[in-house]
Amino acid sequence: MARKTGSHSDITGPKVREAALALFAQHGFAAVSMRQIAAEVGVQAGALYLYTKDKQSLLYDLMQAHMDDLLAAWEVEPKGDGALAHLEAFARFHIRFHLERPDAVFIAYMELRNLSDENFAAIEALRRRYEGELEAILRAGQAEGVITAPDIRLTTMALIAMLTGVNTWYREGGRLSRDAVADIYWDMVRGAVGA
Amino acid sequence: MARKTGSHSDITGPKVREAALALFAQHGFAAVSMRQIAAEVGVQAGALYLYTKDKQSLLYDLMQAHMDDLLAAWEVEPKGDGALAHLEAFARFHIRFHLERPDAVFIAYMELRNLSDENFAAIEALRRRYEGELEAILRAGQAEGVITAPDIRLTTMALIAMLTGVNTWYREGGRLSRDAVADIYWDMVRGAVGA
DNA sequence: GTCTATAGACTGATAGAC
DNA sequence: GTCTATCAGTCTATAGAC
Repeated sequence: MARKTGSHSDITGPKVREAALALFAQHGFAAVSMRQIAAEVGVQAGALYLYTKDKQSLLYDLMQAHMDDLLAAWEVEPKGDGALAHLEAFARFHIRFHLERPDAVFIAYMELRNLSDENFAAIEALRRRYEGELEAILRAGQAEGVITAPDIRLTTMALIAMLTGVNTWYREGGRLSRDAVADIYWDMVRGAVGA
Repeated sequence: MARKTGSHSDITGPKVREAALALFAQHGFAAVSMRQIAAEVGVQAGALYLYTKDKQSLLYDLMQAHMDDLLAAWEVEPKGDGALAHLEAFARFHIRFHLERPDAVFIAYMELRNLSDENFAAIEALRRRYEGELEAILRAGQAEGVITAPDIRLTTMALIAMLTGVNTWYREGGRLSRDAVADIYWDMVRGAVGA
């Protein structure tokens, strides 16, 4: 398993994605140059093309990895029994997961228009699958009679917007802990669906 | 009041802002060139600088005009009697106002990071003033005992995120009218604050 | 008020040396 | 695997003609 001197592919690859994530989140995809990313990693611009086909693919890979993480994490999240427990699990999971990776979340929401058409469609499909998870919970809750919602699809979108909104104002070390925030948001979610 | 041939300052100025608004919303501030804006208006790139100091000011002017419109429109909005009527008026106003100008809303949320520090501070101050309007309503509602909210500031942010979220999915001519959407969202707002 | 022309700098991506 | 050098194109903003 000896490795050539100067061979850092297993280190540089992740570093490229990390640097791109941070820079895209801060300045926006279009405003960041490949040279900036390279400088952050500590290589020359040309070297980046060993790790990504082009700038567009770099963005797409970041967004896809984020959505995959999200779906995989929700899949293994403990959900409790009954639709109401499911809903609570979803609300707390969503806030926790999103607060843990603000840069990726920011990019996933803000840079959709910088994706090529086919890349956009792929990310959009993953997003819909995630929304579908909440939608299914709400439908189950309605079937069980534990929630009231005149339009499930609309309630789905409203709740996700509300929960994701935490990322726009929450600051680490602020007035409230993540758990305290989640408690209050869960109360609001419950109220919004008449539970 | 005779006007020189070729003098279109009163027409071209607004057209520049309209074109910039549409293009920034579609492609993002950093991805749009002054040449693109000029082409949309029907002039050469150099002529744009008769109407804006630079690209940054163009963005700032659009965002400031949007926030000024928002605050002015809310100021003259009929609000009814009591905190609960106020809250309903705010929810319906917010949805209606934001759905009427999706491009400006999109830019006001997505392009904050492309503002210079002082321009950012100015826009942020206007945004806080708008948030303060809802916050005051919620505090009044709590004082009247008609709503329940463990943390007013947090409820403010949650409700604004939820209401603004309509813009991300609403499509003209879709399944629901604006009024029907507003009805359902008002129900959710009321539930979220325990009214 | 708008044009053309241009400055000076930056862009994404590639080729070839090591 | 990374570097240097470079291509061909883009960018914002300005100067000066009309």
